[in-house]
Amino acid sequence: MTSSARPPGRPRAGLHDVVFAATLTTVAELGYARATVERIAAAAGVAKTTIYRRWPSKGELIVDCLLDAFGPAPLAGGSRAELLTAVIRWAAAKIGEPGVGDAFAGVFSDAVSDPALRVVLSSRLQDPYRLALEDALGEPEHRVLFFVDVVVGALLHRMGMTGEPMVDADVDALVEMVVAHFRRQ
Amino acid sequence: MTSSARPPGRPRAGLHDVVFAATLTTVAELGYARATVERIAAAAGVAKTTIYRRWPSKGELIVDCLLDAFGPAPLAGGSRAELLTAVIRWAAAKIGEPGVGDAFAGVFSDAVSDPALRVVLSSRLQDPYRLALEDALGEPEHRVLFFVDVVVGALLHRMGMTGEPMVDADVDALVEMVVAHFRRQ
DNA sequence: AGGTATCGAAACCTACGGTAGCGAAAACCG
DNA sequence: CGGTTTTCGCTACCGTAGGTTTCGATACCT
Repeated sequence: MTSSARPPGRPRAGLHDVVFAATLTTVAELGYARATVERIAAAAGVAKTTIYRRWPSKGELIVDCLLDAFGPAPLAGGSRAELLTAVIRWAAAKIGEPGVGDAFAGVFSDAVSDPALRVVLSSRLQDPYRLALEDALGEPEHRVLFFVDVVVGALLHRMGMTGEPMVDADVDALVEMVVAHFRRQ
Repeated sequence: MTSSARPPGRPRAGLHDVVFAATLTTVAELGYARATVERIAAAAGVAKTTIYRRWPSKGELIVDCLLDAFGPAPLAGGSRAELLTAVIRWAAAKIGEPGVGDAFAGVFSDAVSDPALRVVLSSRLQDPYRLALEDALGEPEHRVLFFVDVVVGALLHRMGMTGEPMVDADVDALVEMVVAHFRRQ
């Protein structure tokens, strides 16, 4: 196992996963603002101080939780249109999962007035997907950033305005519009 | 004048305009989260209690401030494509004004976890423009809502992720993409 | 001048993010 | 098995911000 390089001390196994799950369920139940670190800790069965020992702020906890929830983007082979379609549908589905959209919109809004958190959000969450998309699509950075703005922005705006994820018919329209626009090289 | 129906008491003339201006400059200087009601009141030269006498919450103050800042949408005559183009450029320019984008993104994110504020944001800020667009474009509600999600969502996402409004070249791309999509009835 | 309603100032409450200190628990090692 | 090391849980605490309450001062209208 990986126990050889492990320093002595009290166990820390599985703590991240428990906290991530507790974060999403708490956010799904109470919304982002009422999902306080204390409540998340209680839902995870750990102390608030334990969370602050692992993550430097609530924002970074949420970003890590989102990274865990999203996982790698589906960038397998296929035509350009198929790739774009798969990524948009994947983003829509993930943001529609309980707690994920709320957490995303919440940390996003916190980042608006917190430059340090904005750097974390941009570099840890957006950049990996952006780089992978640049590679998979052969598009320059500004085009991929525009793609992300349109897709994620629309999905989060719907979530924020209505409290519900975007319905399938509108995701279809989003796919059609974006794919048509990116067809022209 | 309108002084006939005015109840007695201390003057309240011009208070709204002063508070709106102070709100935008304070948000532009400090960002949404650090633009506290107390600081806004100080910038306006009024007491915090005065603001809470006029507006029930910080969120509603911001919504009223945004309504004042946006004003009526440009829906004058012209082709369908010209109308869409004008509205998108107008929204981009307004969101790019100092403080407006920050305030919009901030209140939007607050609304994510505050259902009461979400109702205010949706009914007072979004609905008037949505109804006017339905009328001007002859489109059903769900298509106009999709249009708003894409345009406003993309503009706010760019503002939130980078702290800067969307550059003209990307606004051009947004116009091109959206106009092409809505050309097909 | 007198009634009326607002304004300003200060104190106050609650909630939340984040920190400090300490004793206890658990893992590793000899 | 016993000691070492590290983390954990608990409690208390601080700063800040949204929002409320109270009360005296001020300005408008009749």
